[in-house]
Amino acid sequence: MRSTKNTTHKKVTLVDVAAVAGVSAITVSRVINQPDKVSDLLRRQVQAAIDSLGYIPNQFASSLASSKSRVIGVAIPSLSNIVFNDVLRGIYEVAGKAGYKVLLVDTHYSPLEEEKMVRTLLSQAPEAMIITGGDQTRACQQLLQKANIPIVQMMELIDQPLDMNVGFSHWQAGYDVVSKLLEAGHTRIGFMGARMDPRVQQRMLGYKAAMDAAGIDWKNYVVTTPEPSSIALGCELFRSLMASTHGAIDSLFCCNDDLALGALFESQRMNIRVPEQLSLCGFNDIEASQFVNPSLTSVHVPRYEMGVKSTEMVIRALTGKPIEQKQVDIGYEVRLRKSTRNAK
Amino acid sequence: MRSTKNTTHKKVTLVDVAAVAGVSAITVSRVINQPDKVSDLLRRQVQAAIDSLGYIPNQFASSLASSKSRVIGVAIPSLSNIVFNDVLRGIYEVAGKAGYKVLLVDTHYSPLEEEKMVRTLLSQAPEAMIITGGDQTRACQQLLQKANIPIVQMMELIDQPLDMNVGFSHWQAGYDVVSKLLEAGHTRIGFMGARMDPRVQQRMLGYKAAMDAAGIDWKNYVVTTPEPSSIALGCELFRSLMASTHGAIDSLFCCNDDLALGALFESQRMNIRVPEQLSLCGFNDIEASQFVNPSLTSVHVPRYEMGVKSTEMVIRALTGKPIEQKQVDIGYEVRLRKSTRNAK
DNA sequence: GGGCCAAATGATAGCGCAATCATTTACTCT
DNA sequence: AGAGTAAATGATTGCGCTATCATTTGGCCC
Repeated sequence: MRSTKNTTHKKVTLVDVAAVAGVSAITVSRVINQPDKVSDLLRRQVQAAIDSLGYIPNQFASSLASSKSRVIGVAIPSLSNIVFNDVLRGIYEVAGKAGYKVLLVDTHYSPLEEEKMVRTLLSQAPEAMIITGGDQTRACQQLLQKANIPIVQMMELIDQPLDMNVGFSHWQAGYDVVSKLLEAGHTRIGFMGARMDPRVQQRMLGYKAAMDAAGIDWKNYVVTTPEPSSIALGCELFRSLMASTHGAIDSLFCCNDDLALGALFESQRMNIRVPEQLSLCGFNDIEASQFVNPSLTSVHVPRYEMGVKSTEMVIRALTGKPIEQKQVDIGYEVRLRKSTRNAK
Repeated sequence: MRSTKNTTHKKVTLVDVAAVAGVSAITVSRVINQPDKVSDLLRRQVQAAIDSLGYIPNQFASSLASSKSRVIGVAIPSLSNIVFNDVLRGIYEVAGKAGYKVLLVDTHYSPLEEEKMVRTLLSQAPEAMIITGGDQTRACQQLLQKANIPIVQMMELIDQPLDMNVGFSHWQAGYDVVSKLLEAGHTRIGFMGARMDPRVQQRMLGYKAAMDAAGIDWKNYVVTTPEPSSIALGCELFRSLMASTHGAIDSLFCCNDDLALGALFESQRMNIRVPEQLSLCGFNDIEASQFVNPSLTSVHVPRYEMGVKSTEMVIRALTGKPIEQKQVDIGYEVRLRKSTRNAK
């Protein structure tokens, strides 16, 4: 009804284009992949043929012949966790500009699922991989090593990276938060954790280490759950923590901002004043945190930059450019806001 | 250092596996793709060879030979907008279970970029496509039609869908919100819009239609910007709206919850009481909305379900199952909360 | 003007797999 | 027991492209 020619539903191939343009197939291939190797005249001629036929190259044939997939495989533990939005934005941004496609999988925070997903990814022959954290199964790590491609493990600092590593120390961040609270005169510092993935564990270990260093017994101040984090869960956990501690805590460190916001909103309902009666600190510094009342103290993490850096590193590796350092500490920053007071 | 055999970095192919297993290549292929067509004995034998060699099939060769990519192309306008998290979760969930990979692109709310991205996607020979909305360029629509694969346009109801369509009427939702506010006795109803993508436009048109129907002049009550939405922007827009209207509005409909939360937080800072002095309504019903104080009236949208339904539909089409209806209205629900009062 | 080099273009082969059809084997039924 | 059938396995071929090498063309120099 619309286009005049090839309403026949046969796929248009390189050869068809070549025939129309009156050149050989390889010349068409060059027009697409290395345009400057073809004379202006032919290039225009071929381009016209491509346009008129609506030719779209078959990437499978191309990849099979060249063993270049132009794909970067990315594995993240959760699509719902907003934290990964920014990371992904950075990854897509850099990858797109450099002409790479991104194949994304969600591992649901499960190393076993991750292994399965990595298999899937590898069968797409990605030229590089960006994965989250360091808790892959042994088999998964072997698969990755054997793939012999640039790999970045991101989000946290790993002891023995498979290849490259971009992140920051969640342990240190947890330790720092507690140190600030201690400095501000708090002693009965609570901890709320959900999901308890390796990074949350590290934050908690940092909390515990700082408490231990200050000689404070944290045993009754900690509440955790393997459930996925949410504001609703923050409300719940806050209630149960207040019940179990009989309101004895003077401050609370939440493993992320969702929980902290939940705690904040619930404290308002419970008529517990923040920060007068309770200092509150989150983690990740999502946008809402600086706008709620009182604004929420949180640990700011350069997530977008982490995505950008990770992708830049694999692309540098792919293009043979030198990598300054295989492990990059992207840092973080504790942002003190109105939800924490100085208790001294 | 690790694995014993094939430390040589040659790729392991079907033929290698076949040789080790003592069968023909095609049998190995069958073990992978149609296991029940192979006897138990051989299947185990071949599986052992696969495992010992760490064989991973080359999807390019497979796709080229079978012209099946097992890929679903997905185009969304933004990776940062949380709204798409839930949609994507639904898509990945269903696609993954059915053995499809998802190739995701971000069109940055630009039809031109979308066209470019669709070209990229199509060169991956996706078996189906899920795209956002109906404002593709003419060229893009032609490309899609020519691809001759199942397509779902999601997020909104389209007049002339390219193929299938899953969404709801943003116009009607905007109209409904305003109707509820009118019913509650409000008359000076403001509107705040950001980004102004087609769906936001529809919500605004719904707002205007309802105002017109009530005989209320909305000209001075509307503030919009093409900037991307955020809580911070909500604060800003709210300030400028209050300045330009001299606080004359008695209620405010925001095109999404980010803006509404910004307005809410800013109103607290400006000592404007919500809902006593101003009723507030958002859109999308993100998690924070039901937990802020006062809780935020919003339009709840089944985003996850939209992703699920869209993916189910393309998969049904791919597997030749009947499609009940090509256009599915997934609905929405105005959830009245404490940020809106009854003013009668 | 012959020889030489670089740029432009082409011919051929093969990437790794699955579709197709052919062959073998095992088993049932009369 | 022989014919017939289904299940299991194999040989061949080609998917559409690019790597590789070969060939042609057009200058440029001495």
